[in-house]
Amino acid sequence: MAKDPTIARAFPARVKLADVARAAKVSLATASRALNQPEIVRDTIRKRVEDAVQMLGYTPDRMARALSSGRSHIVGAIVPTLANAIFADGVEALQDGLAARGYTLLLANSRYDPHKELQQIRAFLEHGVDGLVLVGDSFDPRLLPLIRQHGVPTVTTYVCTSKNGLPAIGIDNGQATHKMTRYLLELGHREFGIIANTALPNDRSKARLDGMRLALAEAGIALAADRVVEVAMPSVAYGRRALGSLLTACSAITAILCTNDAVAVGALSEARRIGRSIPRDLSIVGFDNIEIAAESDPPLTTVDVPANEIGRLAAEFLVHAIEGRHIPSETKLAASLIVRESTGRALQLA
Amino acid sequence: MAKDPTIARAFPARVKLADVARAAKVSLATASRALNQPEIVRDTIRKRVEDAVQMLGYTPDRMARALSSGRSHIVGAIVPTLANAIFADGVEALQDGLAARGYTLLLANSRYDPHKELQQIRAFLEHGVDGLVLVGDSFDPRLLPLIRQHGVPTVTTYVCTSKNGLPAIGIDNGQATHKMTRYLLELGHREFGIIANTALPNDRSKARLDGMRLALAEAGIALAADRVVEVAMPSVAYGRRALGSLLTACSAITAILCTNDAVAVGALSEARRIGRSIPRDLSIVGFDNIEIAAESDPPLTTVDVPANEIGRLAAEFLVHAIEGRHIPSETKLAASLIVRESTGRALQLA
DNA sequence: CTGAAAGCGCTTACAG
DNA sequence: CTGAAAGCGCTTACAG
Repeated sequence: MAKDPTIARAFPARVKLADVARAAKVSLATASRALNQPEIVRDTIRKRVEDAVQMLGYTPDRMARALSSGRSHIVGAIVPTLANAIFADGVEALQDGLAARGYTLLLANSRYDPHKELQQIRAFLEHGVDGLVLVGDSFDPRLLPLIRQHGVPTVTTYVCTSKNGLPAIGIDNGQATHKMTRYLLELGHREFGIIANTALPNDRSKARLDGMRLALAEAGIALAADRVVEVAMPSVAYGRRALGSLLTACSAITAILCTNDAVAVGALSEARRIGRSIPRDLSIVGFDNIEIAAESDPPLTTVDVPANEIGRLAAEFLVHAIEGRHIPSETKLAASLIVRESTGRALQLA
Repeated sequence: MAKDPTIARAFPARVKLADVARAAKVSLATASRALNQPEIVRDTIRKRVEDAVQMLGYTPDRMARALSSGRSHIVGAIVPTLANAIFADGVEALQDGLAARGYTLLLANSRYDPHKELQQIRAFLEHGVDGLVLVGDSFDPRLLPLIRQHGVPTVTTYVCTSKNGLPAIGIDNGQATHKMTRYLLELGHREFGIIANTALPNDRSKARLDGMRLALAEAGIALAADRVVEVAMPSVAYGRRALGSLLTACSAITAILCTNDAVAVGALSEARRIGRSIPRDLSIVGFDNIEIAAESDPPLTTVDVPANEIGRLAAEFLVHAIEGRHIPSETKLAASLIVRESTGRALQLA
């Protein structure tokens, strides 16, 4: 009964390439070629196939195509979290770039957990991704061997060099904070505090912290341990709390360096709450230049991370790599200092 | 020469289930069952297969599995944009929930373009997704027939009812703004302005706008056309600009209702710039309760959208639907009024 | 330029 | 509980 062809089925059998071939009166092989390499098929025949596709509403089964061709046209990306706008923006640009080139994006977030990252990469590989986009340059030790074993083209992002040999597209985090720190030194600051989200594995933040330390060391400033507060997540709440302990530890601090904007905005808000005037009593800087940075009170001095450009280039380069083209191994984008109103000259001890 | 087995190959042939079967001295069928339905395989044999898997480092080819089983274990989601934290958070929770259940996420953003959305859904369907997550309830007219034709379980989010018959998981947008508007009416406001990001197709914002209008109408307040500014994107910049035109059109306005937080924060910032004291001269409210809302100056009164919960439930329900279980057709989550300091009693004309 | 056939790596009735 | 075989929907040498 269920086989009675006069009864409409809930899910009509999906039309397949064989149906198209039959309707166009060509072989399966020719139908396939007409779709994938139209230039090698005679015009009249190609037309017939195209008409049949149209008429039957054929949509190719990419899993089958992938299985036989070895190309899935899927790219996998894994970011620490989408809650950080810097990654959300990058992913958005990445997806746009991939879609424009006929690729679809498999996305996962690791929540800064290398093991979770590894698991997700495994899943991606099982799904036969053609390429992979990572963030940063520190991974579970099993990650890179796994990727190499599968021979999947991979790029990493938000850093501009990779000790792991992956093509990198991003900024020089250490150099950027070095520049930022020098800027504060030039404003006369000598008493620094740092809020760094380095409690969780995060090589970008570590590099930023190193850049700050280097600039201070060059200026002859040694940083006591209690001047650096490590927080786990780049959240406003953590920044707020960190400012408290920093000022408790050392009330002489006149400048607070943060490894990202969310934390800096939290610090700003807490400083205001306890009656510190910014930038008169205290200068605070962030990193990332996410939208919130321009809207805080006062607007935050920070470093711009070109997330859209990173995502855009990651898509472009990765697809090139998949197609066997050569791509640059280190792509360093500008990370400009954005001076707003959260920084000023150091309060002079009269 | 290239075939000389003593020469290490760049990409050793991937180990397949047949290799595992051979190593475990069982048939391909048994190896498959030992992995997928371990309970129906004798213990000793299952152990042998597991050992072989371990030894050879076998990872299943999910594309092949999908092709023969009809199950890809991939879910596709499409959101308007990740630049809006409300969607970034929802996607993050969705991905976590899917990963916990063995599913991988295919993600795309539509940038509020129904045609782009349709294209992406087509791509997802070609990739053989097992399920689909949408946002809202207004689509390209070809979208739903396409999904039905493929018989793919689908849920929609950020709304709690769907005229299209899709199971919906979200909030009642109109009811929430109705409540918010009533709150402002109770504070004595009679002169309203609205900034609505309804210039692009966005049924959530339209419902929010409708809720505001309804509450005002019930209070006997008719809204002149120039009291409503439509903006295209939920961005701070648009909000800033909109406030200007609103106050130019009608300087008597004492309360500004916005359909989202980013726009409200922009309005707040512009109001401050032109010297309006908030909430003394002007009350401003947003919608979404994203992180930025708590950090603006003053902190924004808004409506909380439980994005994490939406994403979490979408994952749970969609997987249930894929597994053939029944799921609720309307899941309405609470959208609480969050009263902060951007709202106060209406300025009395003495 | 076109077609017949093998094969991609699995799963799953069908027998036993 | 296990195995031999067909089949999922394509692509791609191999012949012609």
